[in-house]
Amino acid sequence: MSIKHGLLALLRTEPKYGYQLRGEFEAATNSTWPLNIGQVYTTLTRLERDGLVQASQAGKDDDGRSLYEITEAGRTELAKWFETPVTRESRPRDELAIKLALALAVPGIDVSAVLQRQRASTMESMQELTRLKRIGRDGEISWLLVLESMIFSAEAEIRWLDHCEAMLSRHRRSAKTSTASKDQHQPEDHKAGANQ
Amino acid sequence: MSIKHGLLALLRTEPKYGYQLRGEFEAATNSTWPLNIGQVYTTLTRLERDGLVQASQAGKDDDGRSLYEITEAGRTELAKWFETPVTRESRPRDELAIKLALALAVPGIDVSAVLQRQRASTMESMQELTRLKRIGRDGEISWLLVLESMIFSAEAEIRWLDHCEAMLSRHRRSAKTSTASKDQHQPEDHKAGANQ
DNA sequence: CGACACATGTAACACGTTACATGATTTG
DNA sequence: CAAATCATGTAACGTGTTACATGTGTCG
Repeated sequence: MSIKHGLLALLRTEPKYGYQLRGEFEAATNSTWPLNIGQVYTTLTRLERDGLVQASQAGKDDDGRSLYEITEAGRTELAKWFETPVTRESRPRDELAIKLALALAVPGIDVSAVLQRQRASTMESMQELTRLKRIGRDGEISWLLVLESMIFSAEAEIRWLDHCEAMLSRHRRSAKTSTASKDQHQPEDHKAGANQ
Repeated sequence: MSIKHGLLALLRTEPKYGYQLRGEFEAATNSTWPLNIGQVYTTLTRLERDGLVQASQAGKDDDGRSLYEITEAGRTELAKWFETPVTRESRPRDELAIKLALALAVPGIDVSAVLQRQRASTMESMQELTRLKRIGRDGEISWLLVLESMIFSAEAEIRWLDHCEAMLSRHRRSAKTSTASKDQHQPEDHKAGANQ
């Protein structure tokens, strides 16, 4: 629902047209999540269907571009969006957490390898993000905050992955004492420590 | 794509039936993202359509329950899932980041109020999560790791929100010098002069 | 018996996403 | 002129999600 409300927010002050909306959305979010132009129009159509926007009563642009404007219902919906916090429940499933949980839950998966590949990938992202921050021109403040949101989240992910690795080692050690090579083939391929 | 691959992972060892899959999925992820039973069947149907699972050749359960088994193509797909890290690009849009970015980008939004409501909400989540961890019975390790994933991420979110609040204060102070009391509607925003 | 959990589905819809069609305008 | 960009759409598909239909078995 991010696109839907994002477009509503951009229409808050004045009627705008498709390409303009995409441009301002990408400017605000630092092009972090590129917005396909086709999607702008499909979303606008659906917003119109739901009575949240309408074709501007002023008609078209001076250059013939189709303007959309927010309706009263749209303003209400937008206000509700800004008033309502984003909760854990309203978030999509965390694919990484699910992947790790299932890697642990079903037997025969090399969890350590999954962890290490993920860690390497996330570290790479982190370096790219900090590089972007370093060379960051100032100006738009939202620019920086979106970037830092990703940095904070990547940092947390690294910490969590390390934590998982530690837990896994402990878990394996304790399992080794109670289950002396019982059943199932646990690929005992533990190689922690060396990274970068 | 989490459900799709999650079910494939659960089918890795042996054929299973619908309710069993939901049960094991929720057991692994600590019921953090409840899985509607209807969704299990729609997902299974689509997985079958794509040739990743098939009705078990052993037929039905002793109790007449329909068993699904993973195919070779399914195993390949599953292996690819575990081998491929979750990247920033493969993640859904972060609704909170977008909300904040747009609250900053469009004029006339009370960003501080948004930040404070979000912070209160996230803190509440954090307390609930730590409470759950405190009373946590041990046993399943995936149980704990999913929970901690959310804790790490909530911590990062709090830190980011505080960071935003600080940035916002600085930003407002510097803006106050360049802009005399003038707000509400205005079409012009791209002020190049106001440094950072 | 009635309520409830188990068990398997189907239909319908919302949203995200991409591919494609169609023009106008600009620019090398 | 050709290519690229701007601009507006439509069609189609994939996934997530819920509501509903249907039947079996169990338990108070």
